[in-house]
Amino acid sequence: MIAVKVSEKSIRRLSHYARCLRLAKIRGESIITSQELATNCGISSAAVRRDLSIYGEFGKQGSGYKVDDLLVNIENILGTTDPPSVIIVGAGSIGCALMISGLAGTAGYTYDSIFDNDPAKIGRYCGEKQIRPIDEISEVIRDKKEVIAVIAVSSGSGQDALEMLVDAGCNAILSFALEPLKAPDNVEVRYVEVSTELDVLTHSMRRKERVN
Amino acid sequence: MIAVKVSEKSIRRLSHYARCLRLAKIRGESIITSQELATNCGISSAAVRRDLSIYGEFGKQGSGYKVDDLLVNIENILGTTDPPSVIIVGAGSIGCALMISGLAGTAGYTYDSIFDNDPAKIGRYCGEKQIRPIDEISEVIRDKKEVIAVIAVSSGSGQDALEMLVDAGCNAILSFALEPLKAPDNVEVRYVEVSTELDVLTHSMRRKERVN
DNA sequence: GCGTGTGAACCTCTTCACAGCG
DNA sequence: CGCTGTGAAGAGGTTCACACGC
Repeated sequence: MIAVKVSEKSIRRLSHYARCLRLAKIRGESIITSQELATNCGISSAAVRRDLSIYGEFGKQGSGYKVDDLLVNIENILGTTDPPSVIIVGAGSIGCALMISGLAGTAGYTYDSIFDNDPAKIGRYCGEKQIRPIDEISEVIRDKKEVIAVIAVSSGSGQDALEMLVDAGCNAILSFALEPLKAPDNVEVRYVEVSTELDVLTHSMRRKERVN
Repeated sequence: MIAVKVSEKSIRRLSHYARCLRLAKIRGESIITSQELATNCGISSAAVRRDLSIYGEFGKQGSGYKVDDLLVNIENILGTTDPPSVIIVGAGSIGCALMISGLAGTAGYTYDSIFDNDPAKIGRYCGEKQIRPIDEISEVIRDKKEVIAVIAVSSGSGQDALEMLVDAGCNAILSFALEPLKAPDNVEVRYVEVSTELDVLTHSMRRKERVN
């Protein structure tokens, strides 16, 4: 596999293609065209072909792409063939909800464990997992060598959680915290920003009114 | 206010600036520079000035931007001066968690109500709100004229939920569902895609390994 | 004939660097 | 003098349209 530098937008789309392919597989389809993938993902077929051709020639002219093969190739590119463990930091409502709802339909991620610093919560169950004390994070991260951490702590504690994770060796974080977090360059932090999504929706809603 | 066509990325950043400004206001700061906003949001100061200059000349050369004024202006642009009501469809773990955790620190959004189609759940409390039967959605949407709906239903029911919302007149939707949804052109649908975020994180994590 | 892979044109967003104003 | 606002240059991503292979 040749390392190719590539935009995040393209990676996001690969993730979407993978999702479509899993669904196509379930439906029993063995061949899929760029047009079908495009319609399912809400983009143009040229964009799909461009994305895929960056990494290789996966398709067959005149027919399309083999569903199974393309999925394997994309998972290989994403590195999700054997997905890393995911841990949750913060057993509040959001953290527990994530744990309970699980990650079915994804590349095969599973929530490995959930942590909190509130002694009253330790040992209680979220779904099938017991909430663990936060000081056990570092040994968990050392055991699995690669871990993605989801930060779902209450407002204001996000930075503390991040620093604890980074110290323990974690370098991939998905934060539900409202505040922007500071992290070293070698640590990738992504955000789920419900309030920004609401702002974007409000903006487009209000803009439409003005136009009409 | 002149209507300006503008990219979604710029709107997202305006949302971030608004968040920084609210924090600056709480800290009691009255003036802020593009550089400070930039550092807080992890981008360049030129980008901040560019974003803001699209809509007007909000700053003072030599000093910076008045925190209060800039916040008012940005909220005016976003349309969040009086934010629309937000409703939640689906009182599963995610829906309830959102309702319970609320929207503090945002432009002032509040979750107005939560709906489910499971008779066993109707009337039970999520935080301070009772879960309402799904057929009451249309009257709620008619009462408030503008509503953003958050779809947090179980896998496979997302499209049904969307259609019900669209029929009731809702045109702004934030979906936590895994599957991509089809909607009419005049309806804006956005997604919270935890599984795609995990894929992006996995990709960058695995890529780093290869480089080292 | 059909659908992929891709050069080339196009378009959009970002960065640079500096004039101009307080 | 400091910081904004912005023309101009640059970088990056998308779309077009068609040659090529099945």
